[in-house]
Formats: sequence, C-alpha cells, structure tokens
Amino acid sequence: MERIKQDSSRNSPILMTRENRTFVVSLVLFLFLAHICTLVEGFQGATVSYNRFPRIQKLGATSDEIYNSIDVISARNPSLKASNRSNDLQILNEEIEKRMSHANTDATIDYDWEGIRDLMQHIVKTANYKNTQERKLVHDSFRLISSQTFRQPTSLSWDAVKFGLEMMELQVSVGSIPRSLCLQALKSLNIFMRNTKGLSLADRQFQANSAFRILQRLCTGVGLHIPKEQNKNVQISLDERDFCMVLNGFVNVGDLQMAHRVVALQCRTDNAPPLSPIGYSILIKGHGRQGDIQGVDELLARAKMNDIEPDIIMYNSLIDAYINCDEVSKAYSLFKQLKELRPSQEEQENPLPTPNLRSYNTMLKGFAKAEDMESALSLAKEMENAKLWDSVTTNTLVSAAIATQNFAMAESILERYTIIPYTGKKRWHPNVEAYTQLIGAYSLNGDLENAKRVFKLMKERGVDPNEYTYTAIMGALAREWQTPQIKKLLLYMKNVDAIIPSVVTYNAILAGIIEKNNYQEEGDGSDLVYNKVADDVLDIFQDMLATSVTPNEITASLLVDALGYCKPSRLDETRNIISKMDENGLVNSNNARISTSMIRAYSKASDIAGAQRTFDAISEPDTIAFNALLSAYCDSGSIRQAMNIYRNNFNLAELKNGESYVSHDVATYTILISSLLKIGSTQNASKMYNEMKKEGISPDTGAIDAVLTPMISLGNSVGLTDKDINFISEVLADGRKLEWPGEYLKRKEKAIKIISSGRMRDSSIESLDEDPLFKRKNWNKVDSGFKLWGGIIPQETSKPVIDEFLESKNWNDMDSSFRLF
DNA sequence: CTAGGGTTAG
Repeated sequence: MERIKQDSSRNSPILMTRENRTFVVSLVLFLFLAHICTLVEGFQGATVSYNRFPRIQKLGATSDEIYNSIDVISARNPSLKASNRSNDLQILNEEIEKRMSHANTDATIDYDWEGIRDLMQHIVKTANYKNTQERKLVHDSFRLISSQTFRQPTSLSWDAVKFGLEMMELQVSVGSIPRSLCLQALKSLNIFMRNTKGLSLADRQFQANSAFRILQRLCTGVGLHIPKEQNKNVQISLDERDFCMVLNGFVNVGDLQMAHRVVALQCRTDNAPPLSPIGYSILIKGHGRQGDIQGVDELLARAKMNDIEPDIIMYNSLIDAYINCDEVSKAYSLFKQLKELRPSQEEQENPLPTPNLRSYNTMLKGFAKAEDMESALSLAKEMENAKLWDSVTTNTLVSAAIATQNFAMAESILERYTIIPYTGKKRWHPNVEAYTQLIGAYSLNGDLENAKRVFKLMKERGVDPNEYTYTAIMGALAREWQTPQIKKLLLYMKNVDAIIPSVVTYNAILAGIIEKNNYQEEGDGSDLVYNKVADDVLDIFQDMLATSVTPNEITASLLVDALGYCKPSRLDETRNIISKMDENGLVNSNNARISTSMIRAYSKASDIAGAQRTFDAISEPDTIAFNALLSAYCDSGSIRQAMNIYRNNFNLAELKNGESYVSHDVATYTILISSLLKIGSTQNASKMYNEMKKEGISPDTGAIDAVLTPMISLGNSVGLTDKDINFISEVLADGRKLEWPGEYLKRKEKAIKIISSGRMRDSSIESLDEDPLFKRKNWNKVDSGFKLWGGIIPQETSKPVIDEFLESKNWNDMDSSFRLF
C-alpha cells in the first residue's frame, strides 16, 4: 500500500469554514484508512505480528504453490494416487527444512512465519499418526523449527520465539514432546522475559502463560517423553530460577492469581526447591503494587512460619510494598529497625541485614509520597554524609519537593546534583526524569513560562529531553492552546532529535487543548472557540496518523470530547470517526471510556435517548459511565428519571444481581444531591446524603460543597426549615473532618451562622461564590467534576523557606571536599 | 530469578 503524503500546503484549520472542515474530516478519515490498511497488511491472518518489517528476501514458494506442486506430482505419478501421504509429507518436510535453513546464513532475513504455519497445519492435518514413518516425519518437521527458534545462544527476535512456542503447542496437540524441548523453550523465554522493554501487555501475558504451561508439563510429566539420545548440552532439571521467572512474569502483568498457582505448583512438585526469599520478594512486590497490605502481611507471617531468613532485598521489597500501600510509617519503622546499630550482632540468632542505597532511596520515595519534605530532607542529608547517593536519590528528592509544591527547592536540588558533564553510556541522562517531572508540575499549575524555562535549562546543562520530556512540554503548551508551537516542536522532536512520539505524547496534546476549551466562558460567541478547538484537535490527530502512531481508547474518547463540546455538537462526525476506528479494530466503540464521552456529547446535544442507548451498549459499564448517564438525565431536568435509574440499580445490588449492577461512588451521590437541591428538594437531598453514608461512602470536599453552597443560597432566598438546619449541621460536621484550602470552610460556617440567626443578604455571603481560587478550578460550576483540587495548594513564597531549611541543615556550606560524582 | 525515578487518562 502506498503511503499517502501529508499535504502541507493546506490552510490552517483555524481559518476554515464549515464546508472545508468536512474536507478535513474526510482527509483525516482517508489518511486513517491508509494507515489502517498498512497495519492490517502487517497483521493479516495472524494472531501475532510477525511481518512488522519489510520482507527483505522472499523465501521459497507460497503455501498455495506448494500444494499445487503436490497435486502436479501426484497427477504425474498415478502409482502414487493410492494416497501416499508419506511422499507428500516428505516434500513438505523438505520445504520446511529449506525455509528454516536460511536462519544460519543471514540474520536480516525475515521469515515467512505465516507460510510456515500454513505448511505445518497442513502437515498436522493430513498425517496418519498410526504410520510410524509419517509420525516421525511430522515430528522431524517440528524439530526443524524448534531447533532454530529456540537455538542457544539466541540471535532471533521475540517474534521467532513466539512462533516457536505456537508451534510447540501445535505439536503437543498431536503427540508428546521431548522434555529437552520444554527446557529449551523455557530458556529462550527466559531471555525475553528478562528484558520486557517495548513489549506490550499482551505479549508479556503470553510469555507468562506459555512459561507456566511448559513448567506445568515439566513438573507433571504429562505429554512428555525422554528420547534415547539425550542432548547433553541442555539443562536437565528444573531449578528455582525457572519458577521465579514465571512467578515474576505474572506479578509484572498484575496477575496474582496465576502467581499463586506458580507457587502452588512449586510446592506440590516433589523435587522442586522450596520457596526462598527470592520468591517471597516477588510476591511481596506483587501484593504491594495492588495496595494489598493484608496480603503483604500474610506473606511475611508465612515466611516467618517457614523459618525464612529475609535478605536485604526482601526487606527492601517489604519497605516498598508498605509505601505502595500508603503505610509509610510502617515502612519507616522497619527501615529504622534495619538501621539500628547492633553491637552484638553475632550473638543474635537472626542478625538483620544492613540497609543499602536502595533501602534509603525507597524510604525517600515514601516520604515524597507522604508529602513529608522535612523527613525527606533530613534523610537526604544523612545519605549525603554517609556517601550514599546516586541519580535516583536526586530524582526522588526532587519529586518530594514537587509533591510539596516547593518548586524553588526542586530547582536548587537540580542545580546542585545534576550530573555534569554526563559521559555515561546509558541512552539518557540519569536526571532527565527529574527535569521532566518538574516541567510536568509547572504545566499542571498553569505555569507555561517556567515549564519552558526548565526545558531550555536542560539544554544548557546537557540533559537531553526524551519522549517523556517532549510529552510534558507539549502538554504544557497544549494547556495554553499553543497549537503552532506544538506543531513546530513535534517536527523538531521527530526530525532533529529523532524521537518518535508515542500515543501518550499525542494524547497529552489532545487532552491539553481540550482542557483549555473547558475553561472558555459560555456565551460570547464561544461556539466559534469550541469549533476552533475541535479543528485543532483533528489537526493534531491527523499528524498522529501521518506519523503512524496508533491511536487508542483514550485518543478516541478525547476526539469525542473535542467534537462533543462544539456548539452545536458535531455528533455525526464523532460517530463516523469512532465507528471507523472500531471497524479497523483499533478500539471497541462500546468501551466504557469512549461511551462515557459519547454520553456527555449526547447530553450536551440534549439527546437523552442517545445517551441511554450508548450506556446500554457498553460492554462493561462502570461507575463513571453510570454517573455520566445520571448527569445527562439531571442536566436535561429529568431528575425523577435519574432517581429511578439509581433506584433500579440499587435494587440490583440488593438482589445480589452482580451482572448488571454498577457500584456507586461519592460522585454518584453528588450528582443526585446537587440536582435535587437545584429544585429545592432539601428533604430528598438529605435522604440521599444519608443513604450515601449508609453505603459506607464518605463525603469528600466536592460532596460537602455540593450541599453547602446551594443550601446557603436557598437560605438566602426562600429560607430554611429546622430539618434543613439539621442537615446543614450534619454536613458541616463531616466537612470539618476534611482538609480545605484557604478559608473555604470558615466562610461557609460564617454564612450559615448568619442564615440560621435569621439575617439575610449579608455582603459576606455574596462574596462566597467569588473566591478566585475556586473560580480558576471551575469550583463554582456544580457539575460532575469532583476532584477539583487534587493536591493543588496555592503556591507559597517558598524561596525564603527553603533557604532557611538549607541553612538549618547546614547544606549551604557543605564540605566541598566531598564530591558526589 | 528478587528491591528504588518521569509523560497522557472519562
């Protein structure tokens, strides 16, 4: 398929009229189709992607040609007509040998895996397994393949190994396989499971599952045989490493159930080694990542019961697991225990290992996560004094500063600890992550100028930006809707720095542009603004396709958002693009995320039936989609309907009908409560508030505000009953348990006091809704945006504070004889 | 075979 070139002479879409906007969309779709065809061509008929690279040399004939020759030969020899399959098999076997033999001569040859697969399937289907000679030929063909795909040391790609594994499964379906083949396959898998960079989740799942099946076969002996001439070069029995590799594979894809099956297999197998601290470390990591503190504790108890002596790695895994479970103090007490000086260590029965640099860095990460800058700094000072410091320490300390919004401190840490000059052999500068994070943080704070400054600073200090850095800086530009600059930077990134943007890069840009759109005030000709935003989004999307970056579900939902925000909603275009993407197998249009955006779009277009239809079609509806549906009904004024939907769903839970039940969250109730209050139904709002708490859902700041703000204005206009006052007091009491930025709650309290003492229309009440902080975050708009100040604290005058801190820690006049790098 | 850093996300 010929690649369609991007027409760069095209006008900027911002200046476009509606007519040629249709042209843009068609163009986008056209490019899209071209892109898809290229993709499909590569994936055709295969469950796996073998032909991602251009074929350099065509090997042998096509399968059809082979079948044809067989027919020709058979026809020419009537004596063979008595269905002499052995001869056919012989021919096919020779063809396989021919195709596989190229392996040794030229590594640049791309195998025709599809053709080989066809031939093997034909062989397997036509052979007579009762005939010894035929059976031997079949297995000989398989051996020809496996000896290449699993050869050691491997110089083949993951695709080759993947093909070998597929063929092994095919072989198992027609007979037993040699034990040595299993061990060989496991060894090959090992190599690719160790370095999983660049592999998709599906590939990693395939690896773990394949490895498990092989392991299972090796443990049980089912479907295995041991040939007489045993290959002496091959590992003979299983050792702990084999189990740990598979275990780690499952933990890394987040499948703990399978991980525990591996452990069970290991424990059940007679001559397998028992679970060691290594296995425990892997499992602890897995449960920690899931935030399953109970699982972590159970593992620790089990290790103790089995008299396991944990090494430093297992302790570090534990510290990290505690941190991942938000149990930083638990992590710290373990860390302190390890640090304690034990003078009579020899006398102790179980001496604890000494913490190493990784223990310290992990602990530092914990303080960063807990936003405890003071502890982070004092630990960092201790590390510097003990000469325990590396680039991860710098990066982690910077992330702690950023987490506490101490940007000036982040910059001074970077100024002091950036590795200069950097001569490492690694692909990237080790501190690029810290700079990237800082750019991202400035961007999130709406501070494009500083984000750009840091980006320039990196160049000055020889810290080369990578894909992540570009993503962050272009996200920052997108938030300020600087499309021309973004396009320039994209070109620079691709052509000068030779970095290929990822789907995340493009999603960040699209999300940023749309976010800015959110901030546009309604009215004042904003339909024009919305349409310009949508055109820019489509423009970037087109660039994405032209760069051959495959869009995903997030991309699709962002496109829906962009077009859905338009006035009027460009729903037809939206549907066309999404169904095109669906037809080409890129996304599932019934994906919950895409559908949620569609529901919002329908809601904006006042098409409530469309919203309901979309929800009903979702393959796995979730809370957020459900909430969007409720919002749609509420926004269209059908609160009664929204309540009915909620009730029906609630009853499903009572009936324990888990199939279609969607769980509620605090947002579900906030939507219902705020629209009930909008029509002055304080009684029902109060009922819902209590139902929420009865369900074990505690109100957050958004829920509290959704009650207090409208209740206060109701109090000002129509007055409140005693019951209403009780409701407010209850909510206020809940609110006091939460952290609020600035004076928010105090003001509300004051306003409520005034109302309940009968005084109306006080000037302090009116000013409530004009808090600039809330305005910036759209706080005043009661909609389904809830996490309105996720960690955003007004920037303090942090510079003097930091200097004081550094002064008090004597960091400003550190012993200069100690050079870190 | 096991432990510590970054970008997007209804």
